[in-house]
Amino acid sequence: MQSIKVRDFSLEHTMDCLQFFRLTKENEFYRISHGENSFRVAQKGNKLFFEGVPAAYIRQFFSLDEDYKKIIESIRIDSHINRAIDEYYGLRLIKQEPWECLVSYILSANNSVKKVQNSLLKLSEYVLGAQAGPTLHYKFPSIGALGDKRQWELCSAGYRAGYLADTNKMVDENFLNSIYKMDYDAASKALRQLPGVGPKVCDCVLLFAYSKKKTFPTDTWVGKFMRRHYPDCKDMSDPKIAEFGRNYFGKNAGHAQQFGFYYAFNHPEIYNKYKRK
DNA sequence: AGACAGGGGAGTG
DNA sequence: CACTCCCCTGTC
Repeated sequence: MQSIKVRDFSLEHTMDCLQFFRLTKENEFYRISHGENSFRVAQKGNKLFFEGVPAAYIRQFFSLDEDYKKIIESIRIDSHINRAIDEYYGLRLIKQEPWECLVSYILSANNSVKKVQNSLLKLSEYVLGAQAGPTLHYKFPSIGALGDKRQWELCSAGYRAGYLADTNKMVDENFLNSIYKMDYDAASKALRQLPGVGPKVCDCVLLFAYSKKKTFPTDTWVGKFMRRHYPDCKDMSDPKIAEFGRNYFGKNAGHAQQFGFYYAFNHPEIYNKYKRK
């Protein structure tokens, strides 16, 4: 078992804040499946124990080499976001592979986290033909391998089955790689051509896969957080709040978004009053 | 611009 | 059993 030293990092918050779907708990370890890899990770104080992938992979996946203090400083701009940062300090944005991220978030539209995980799990049974067992751990199907609408229906994708099958046919590695080089507006425009990809799913992929950090994905919880604390947002639609968030929090708005999301999600009794009308 | 339908499972009572 | 909700998009 290898280990590395970490600081300004909370594995627990990073894993539990629902940015990433293919993980399970194994005692003190998190078992993570991502792309081709399956590995497990545990944190004890400032030590991160891991096995299944090299240290460089871990550093990249958890964004351990970015200047976290500086990023947090840039979004610590009011008492509301500060409260969320203080509660979940060490929450990092994971660097996901675009294809897996895109599929995961198309599935997430109007859906629950449990159901998304269940659909991703069933991929292994119906698409890969493997025995998935009780965990979520298998290689993610390659780009282009998920064009069968019927198989998506068997994976309980529901009405999203057609979107997923069609999106699969519309993308390839070149397309997905080309997004890295685009600025926010161009990248957003390109991704939203895909069926099942609206403003929110698009923003999630731009933030979680492409690290476009000014992105402020606004789902129901982020919407509630913003309507509760920011008077300007009170009557705004979710896409308007996304725009507000980008401007208000600036170049690292995506980090603020994840703190706000997790805070609201964990305090539903406070935030459920601030639903979108 | 704004309402609304759309798998189906989990949570609630 | 009935009902609501779900990190929402497409279509009217």
